[in-house]
Amino acid sequence: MKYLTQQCKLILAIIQEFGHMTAEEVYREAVKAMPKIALGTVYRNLNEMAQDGRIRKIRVPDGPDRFDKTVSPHEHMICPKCGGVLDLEVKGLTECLKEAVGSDDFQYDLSVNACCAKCRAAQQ
Amino acid sequence: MKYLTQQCKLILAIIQEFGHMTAEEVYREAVKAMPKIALGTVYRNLNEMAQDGRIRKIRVPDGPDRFDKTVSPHEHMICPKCGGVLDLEVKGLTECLKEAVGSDDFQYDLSVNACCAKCRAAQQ
DNA sequence: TTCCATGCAAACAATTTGCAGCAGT
DNA sequence: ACTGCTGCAAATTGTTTGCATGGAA
Repeated sequence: MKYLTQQCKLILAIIQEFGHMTAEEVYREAVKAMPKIALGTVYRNLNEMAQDGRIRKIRVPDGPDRFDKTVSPHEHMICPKCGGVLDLEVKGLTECLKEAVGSDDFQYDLSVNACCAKCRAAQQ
Repeated sequence: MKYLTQQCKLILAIIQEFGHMTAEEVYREAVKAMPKIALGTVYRNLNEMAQDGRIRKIRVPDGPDRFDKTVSPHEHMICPKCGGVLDLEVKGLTECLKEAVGSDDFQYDLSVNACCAKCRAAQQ
């Protein structure tokens, strides 16, 4: 990504505004401001940005990948009932990982499958 | 899965022998012993088994899902250079997660992206 | 004998890619 | 002007599914 295009700016702005979006969702939002934008462009930009560390790519079990504005290491909780994605803070995780990997040079992706508070309440 | 079929037994045996296999890899191995087995059957069985907790499904960034014989909670390290998947033990992780989620009822999937020892050595 | 699981092929979803033309520097 | 990025559509990849039939209990 050498040039800062309109599409690039738009996509980044959308990710900043909302969070944990799929490429499809970003695309649907982007079309509102730029009707001729292509889904392929959205994918290309999202992947490029994820590579550059400007955003984060999260894999969700049994669903499309999502993209997150928060770059700093943090975790995600995925609710199997409603499919929602929530941020989660796991204290002491980085230290545990450093010890296990034996190096500081790593990235990680942690997703926890658990019912969110809303669904847990609804279940009763 | 009510019936214990030949295909089911074969697939389970393959997962036990090798580890961290993609559905495609399991299929290629299965065909050797059972030439008429279908890829769809492999997928159906793997997913069924993962659901039942007999094996584990692991999501790998930018690659097909893999299936693992080890059911007990453990983590994976994925080497960005060679694409290899290694088991990893992260001490104290479960405790950290229990605290963060606020419940004992959860599953999780942690994958760490870091160069494996082999690739780290080769890089020098 | 009763269903479930299989094989097969077609459908599907998510994502990537080739290429001609447009846009950013 | 140069070159990279876009839009478009077609291609790929990974996975699921409908249906007739063979196999397990």
